[in-house]
Order: sequence, then C-alpha cells, then structure tokens
Amino acid sequence: MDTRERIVTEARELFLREGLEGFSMRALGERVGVSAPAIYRHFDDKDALLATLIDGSFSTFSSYLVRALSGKTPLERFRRTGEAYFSFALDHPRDYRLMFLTDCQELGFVCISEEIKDRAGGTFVFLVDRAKECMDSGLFQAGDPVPVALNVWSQTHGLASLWLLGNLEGRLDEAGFRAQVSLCLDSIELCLRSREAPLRQ
Amino acid sequence: MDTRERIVTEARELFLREGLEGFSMRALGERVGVSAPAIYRHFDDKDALLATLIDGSFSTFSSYLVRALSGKTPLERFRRTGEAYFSFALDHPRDYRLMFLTDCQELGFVCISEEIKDRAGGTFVFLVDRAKECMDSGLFQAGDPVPVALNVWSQTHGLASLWLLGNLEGRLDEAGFRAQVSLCLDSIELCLRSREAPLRQ
DNA sequence: GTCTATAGGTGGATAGAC
DNA sequence: GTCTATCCACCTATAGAC
Repeated sequence: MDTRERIVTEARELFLREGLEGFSMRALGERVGVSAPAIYRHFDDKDALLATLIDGSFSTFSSYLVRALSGKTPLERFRRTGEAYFSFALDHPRDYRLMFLTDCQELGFVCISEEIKDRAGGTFVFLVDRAKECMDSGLFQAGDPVPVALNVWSQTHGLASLWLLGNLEGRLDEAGFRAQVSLCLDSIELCLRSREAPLRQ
Repeated sequence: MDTRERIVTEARELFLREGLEGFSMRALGERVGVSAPAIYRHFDDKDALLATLIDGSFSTFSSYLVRALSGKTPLERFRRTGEAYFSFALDHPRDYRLMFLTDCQELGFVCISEEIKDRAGGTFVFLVDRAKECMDSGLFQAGDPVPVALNVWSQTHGLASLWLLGNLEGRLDEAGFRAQVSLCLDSIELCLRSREAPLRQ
C-alpha cells in the first residue's frame, strides 16, 4: 500500500474516531507516520482530502443500497432500500454524518464539488426509481415520484439523525431505536399503501 | 440594559450570523464593546454562555408550540403543532441548529446540563400530549403515544434538517420546500387517520 | 517525497493593574 | 468590572534543505 492510500485509510479512521472537529493534518500525519506537510505532496489541501473521504463514503453507501435490489417485488425492493438506509447509518455513523449532517459552509468548497453533488444525486435517484417502479406496477397511485421519495428520505433521515446526534438519549436505547425503525418503515409503507386504496374501491 | 443582558443579546446575534464555528469570545467582546476577558466576569466560561443561549432558544420554541393550542379540536391542535415546528425551524434556523443539529460532543458539557435536558424533554412531552389527546378522543387507535410522537418528530425533523443543512439544494426552492412541508404534514395525518380506519369498519 | 523550521493565524482562558 | 498583556494550545500551509 503506497503512502497516498495509507493517508486515505488513516484519514477515514481518524475521522471515524474524532469527527470533523478533531480532524487535523497534524494528527493525521502522526497516525500515518509522516509529518503533516508530507500530506500536501499527495493532496492539494484539506478540502481535497475530505472530498476523497466523502467520495468513499458514498461508495460504501451505494453498496448498501444496491443490496436492496435483491428484493423480488417492487414493494420489497422499496422496503429493503429503507432498511439499507438505516443499516448504513448504524454501521457507518461518521460517514453518515459527513454526508448528510454537515453544513455545506463547514465543509467549505467541498460541497460545491460537482462530483460529490453528482454522487449524492445518484443515490437519491435510486430512491426515486424505487418509488417509480411501485407506481408503474400499480402499487402506488401514479404521480410524480420525486415528492414521494423526498418524503421517504425525510422520514428515514429524521429518525437516523435524531439517533446519531444523541437527541433520543434517555428516551430510547438501541433496542428501542430498532423498534422505532420498524415502526418508521411500517408507517411509510402504510401511508403509501393507503394511496392505492382509492384505486381499489 | 446591563452588560450581562447585552452580552446575551449580542451572543445570540453573533451565533445567528456565524454559527458555532465562528462564535468566539473575542468576536463577541468586540460586538458588545468590551474586551473578551470582561465576559468572564458574567459567565464562568464559553459553555455556560452557550447554555444560556440554548435556554433562550427553547423559550422561543415553546412560544411557537403553545400557539398550536388555539386549535379547536385535538386533530387541529396536532396539525398546528407540526406547522409550528416548521415555522420555528424556518424563522430561527440557527436556534434550530443549536438545539437539534449539534452533536453533544461538540457542545461539551452543555448537553449534559440537566436543565437543558429537562427543557428539551418538556417540548417532547408537548407532542406526546397532542398524540395522546387524539387517542383519548378516539381519533387515533389507542396505544402508547410515545412511539407515535417519536415518529412524527422524526418526519418533521427530517425534512427540516435536510432543508436547513442544504441537502435539498438544487432539488427544491423555498416554494417547493413549503409544498413538501404540506405533503409531509398531510402524510402524517393520513397515516394516523388510517389507524382509525379499522375502528370505523 | 520527506523532513525541519517557521510563518501567520485562530481560539480559550488567566494575571494583575486600575 | 474592566482593562492590557500574556500564556498556551492548536490549526493550515509554505520554504527550503536533503
């Protein structure tokens, strides 16, 4: 493994442990075993390094989403997409935070990067596709799938972020949270199924 | 207005403009017109000052929630609580961020403060009460109102935070966001109403 | 490519005069 | 209570030797 790769690996580890606040070039250099300035031979600046990290986070996220495609029906793929979203958030909380819980201002130029925006857009399109195929197969009422997808994203993101930022501390333990996740996914399904009710009557 | 009050006022202004990152005792002193060390005569440290700010944010939030009580029916009060939540998030984005979008680690001891936790708990109880009175009046299926309230909070928080952190940029403008808010509240209502469906049959 | 040395800046907090 | 002066820790990034 060459130095550049080791920098990325250790950067991910460091960010995982310390978050954005404790993530410094000095600390990273120490972990990698080189001086801080040496890192600048491999990355233009801190932002470029963070952009690489975010890119990797989206790759991991994508791998979770794609698993949902093994579902046999549109509805099953839709449900599994929701489950995959929570699995990712729980398995990779820091990545989740970097991707969805960090203000663009804080990340500086990173958020403007078109590559990153495209990757984020791609994962959203995945969700829109799941909604759309449920509509096309007549399970959900026909219409614009984008607002539906946004609504689903809001719900999953809301619960995940309340948990990850500690806002549920004292109210839910991890088991309670998992139960709440089930309720969240059930309620999404219930809501979308009820959209088909008028068609059935 | 004595100096302590002016410090709090300016601190809120400064935090509103700069966020947690740009919020320093030096900058605050400059705004107030005193030196940074002078602030330490009125507050033990930065955390104590931030705790005062958070406390004020919860006061503002409470005033939004209470407006919802002017609704004539349990369902109307429930709906208006959701609307009040979004109104607060849009009117006071920085306060919202300080209260619900800042990691406990980042705030240091502040999040451990029992006073703050109690205030946060109180606003949640308000939402639980709204769910409970809908249950008691037979509008929603009877059961534990807490998971229902958590589910509603997740949905509203999710949409609000996606918006406030810029994750919807390029996908929704402000008008689109408001439409999405309506859809969110409609979908919550739809979901909770469908819980009463079995009782009607 | 990596080092040391350093520039140039941020920040929180304290000491002691007034 | 407020000031100035200061300490100390930390940061990003560059210069120039090797």
